[in-house]
Amino acid sequence: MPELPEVEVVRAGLSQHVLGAHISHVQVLHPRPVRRDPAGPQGFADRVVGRTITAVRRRGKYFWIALDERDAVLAHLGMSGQMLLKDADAADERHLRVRFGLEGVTSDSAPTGRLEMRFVDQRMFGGLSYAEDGALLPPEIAHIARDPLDSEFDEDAFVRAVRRRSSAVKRILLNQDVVSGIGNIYADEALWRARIHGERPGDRLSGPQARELLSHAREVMSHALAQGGTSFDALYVNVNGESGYFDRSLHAYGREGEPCDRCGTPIRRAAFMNRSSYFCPRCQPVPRRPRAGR
DNA sequence: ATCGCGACCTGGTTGC
DNA sequence: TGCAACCAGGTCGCGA
Repeated sequence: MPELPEVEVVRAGLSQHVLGAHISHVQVLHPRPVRRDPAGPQGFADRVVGRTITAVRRRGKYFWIALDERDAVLAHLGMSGQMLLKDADAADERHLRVRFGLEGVTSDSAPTGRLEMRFVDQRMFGGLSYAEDGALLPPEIAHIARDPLDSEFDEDAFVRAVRRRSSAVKRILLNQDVVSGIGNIYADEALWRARIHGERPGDRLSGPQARELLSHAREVMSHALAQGGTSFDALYVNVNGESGYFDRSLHAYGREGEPCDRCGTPIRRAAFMNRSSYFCPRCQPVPRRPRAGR
């Protein structure tokens, strides 16, 4: 489940290997990953063929491959997406969805010199689309906030946004318009570290609490980034097909029934937003029911 | 404007 | 053993 650190690993890996590459051919093997592209699979392929990759950039969990420093291929890995660099002779992956033939670059991954960039995605929550004039920032994701690792991230604006909302603080953390890059795993980890229950309304947090929560999110993500992405999920691999390791650093996520690393109380799992939340019932007490009226 | 729910997907696991 | 139900979850569209 790629969140910000994993996506950054992919972005950096691509950036290292494909800058200057000429895209000689594009093959869309399944229509779903290009569903967001109004031009359809053929239209997508036609506009990408013949272009030169000039940069690979990222905002939150989106990244994009700049074409001639003007347009871009916008990408999201969803839950199970991978962007692999492979020798053209390598066997197709079971869930290969889009193939990009690259020329003019060499890599250890392609001893023959015929390199392919492959979008592989089992569950197909991810996708690619052509972003016109999107080289610097695709307009379709201009609404996404910066992430906590971004030097231009506005911390005060984040604190204000949290404290002005009545919805659950975990929901706010997952709202990419407020802060990007945080998914279910890192949200639970940041909340555990900050000793805050995810269902506490944002407007019931103090300024310092909101600020501390943010710094925990930043910490857990930069730790993961340093490790090369979390990915205890075997579906996630970095750009060269290599898995990262980080699972041992998780204190809450996926640890139902195991003792809290701080106090020993069994970690609990609860349904939240149609998914699971993991928390320590002692360190992160459930907020009292918000009273009606008054 | 803001909020919150459900749909979209596949494949591994669980339960009967 | 076989099959159905469930679960993972980021994003978006929609109704409230």
